[in-house]
Amino acid sequence: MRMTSLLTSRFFSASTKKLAQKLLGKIVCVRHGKKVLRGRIVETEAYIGVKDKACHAFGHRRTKRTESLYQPAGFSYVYLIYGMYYCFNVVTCSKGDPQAVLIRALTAVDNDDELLAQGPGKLCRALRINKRHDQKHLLDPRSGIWLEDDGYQVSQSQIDKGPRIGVDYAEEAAKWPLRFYIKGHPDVSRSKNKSKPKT
DNA sequence: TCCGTGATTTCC
DNA sequence: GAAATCACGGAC
Repeated sequence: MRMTSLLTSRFFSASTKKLAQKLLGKIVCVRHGKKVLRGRIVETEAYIGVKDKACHAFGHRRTKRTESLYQPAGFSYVYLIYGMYYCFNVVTCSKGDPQAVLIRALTAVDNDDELLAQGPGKLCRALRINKRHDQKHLLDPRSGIWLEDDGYQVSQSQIDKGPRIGVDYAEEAAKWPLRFYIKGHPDVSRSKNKSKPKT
């Protein structure tokens, strides 16, 4: 029997960029009645706040949607994109500093699990995450959505990084290497974990 | 590669 | 009000 624990507020006392890496290997849990859906994080992106053009809270933009980003570390931020897909983020930093880590891909925790969760939209579909999981405490299972650590270790040498996906509009910020993933993992989205071969 | 799809935000 | 925008994914 594996020993699992919840993440603590102590875990979050690090930069968003650091947390994007620390979250790799951790487990996202969502309760649906008696069932709990789980997935292990294998790909993340950091959104580093008011100076990050790719971040929804760039320039202190504060709307009904981005309100969750202004919560303290450990809150969730779930929003709808392209009219069809939900994206799940973990808020970082202190209250009022709008930074977050986007969870981009999950893999099955148990070998016999079938989990289709490569990409932020698919991931939310797989765990049935939606708007009602927005602005929840991820450190408390009573929220219905939380994070766990089962001791699975991801070493620094297993982590690769690159530019974030789908943020071309963000000018210079689009090139920042704020996307982190487990090197060569089959469930990293769009097989962008392989460097593009030249012809 | 191209485009569906609709909430959110921004532009008058 | 109306128009533009968009942290995507799947069909070609």
